[in-house]
Amino acid sequence: NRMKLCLSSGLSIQEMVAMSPELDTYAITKKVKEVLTDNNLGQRLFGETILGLTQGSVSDLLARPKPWHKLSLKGREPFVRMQLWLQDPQSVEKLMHMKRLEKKAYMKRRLSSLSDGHSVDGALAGSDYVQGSQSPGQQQLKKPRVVLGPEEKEALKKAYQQKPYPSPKTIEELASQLNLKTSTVINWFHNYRSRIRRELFIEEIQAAGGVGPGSEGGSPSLRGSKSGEGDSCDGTESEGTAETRQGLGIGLEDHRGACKDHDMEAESEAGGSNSSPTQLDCVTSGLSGPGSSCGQAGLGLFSLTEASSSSSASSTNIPASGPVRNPRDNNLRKKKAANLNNIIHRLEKAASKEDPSEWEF
DNA sequence: TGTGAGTCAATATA
DNA sequence: TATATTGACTCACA
Repeated sequence: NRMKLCLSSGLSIQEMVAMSPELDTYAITKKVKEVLTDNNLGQRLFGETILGLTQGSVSDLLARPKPWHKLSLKGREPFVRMQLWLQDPQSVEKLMHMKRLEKKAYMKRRLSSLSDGHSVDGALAGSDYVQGSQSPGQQQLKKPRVVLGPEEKEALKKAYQQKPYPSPKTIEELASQLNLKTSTVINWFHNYRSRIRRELFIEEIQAAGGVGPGSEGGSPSLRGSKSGEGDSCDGTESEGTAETRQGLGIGLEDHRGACKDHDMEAESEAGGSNSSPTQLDCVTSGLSGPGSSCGQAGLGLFSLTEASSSSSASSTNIPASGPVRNPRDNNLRKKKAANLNNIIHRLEKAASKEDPSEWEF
């Protein structure tokens, strides 16, 4: 209702986002998915007309919504738009109308292009020029997309397990050993960290409340989504602080600091970094065949994230070794491991600075 | 300068 | 064909 009020008062979307109460992003995306499927409406159309986003972004957003308190103002915008859309009684009708218009326009183009003698698809696809296939008039080249092979990904993941925040030197080495550009390696680490973090949001929610994406037990509670409150990876507090932490079933101590290295937890579980090979050459050596000690050391996080992403509906994380624990127990272990890794990370950072006054603890 | 957040868009997959 | 994945990019921030 407050949304409707804002809308009728002519506020901009940014102002509405700023004024918006806390929204249940999971409930919103769940409902949006439901409405889209029920009415046979595509993500592309929805994204372009309602959210101003591309299909890929919409897919990502619907599949892996971040909890409200983890979102920046900009990140909250699509959710506010979705909420408004859901509140609009004519929302579906309007989108259906758009769909019909698009179809009409497509048919029109197709008809005219057929009479011209070339296909619509070809005409549409011709807007982008990849190297080697550019149009005569436009010399601007488009870089071909880099597609990393499974071996390269494997090696990068192993490197990540050993060092989620590699030094420039390590990046250089990785790049040369894998025959990749350093920027590709840098990008890969950025993306991987970011995407793992997102998976962890979901895991935490599931561990804390047993609800969330994939669970059919009603809308994920905000308490559940707040479970990651202390997990601000940027080290900043979001608006929900003391009061939003109340009722958390998870200890928040040092959680913020743990963020950076929480992904190494599995490594710790697998026996700690000193007991396993951690050198770069181990990561890339022969792209580490199965059974090598490097492969073993790398199993931890890898299996954790793989498992979590492939079966997000299940809240059970199977540790790299040892018996299956209940999610809560596992969660506690994860957090302890994360704290440990945080300490290791800080020590490593400190070690790289000669002047003790620069050490950050 | 490095990082996280958000997004695009090419490509893979269902 | 629709949706999912993912490398690359921009921007803000410290």
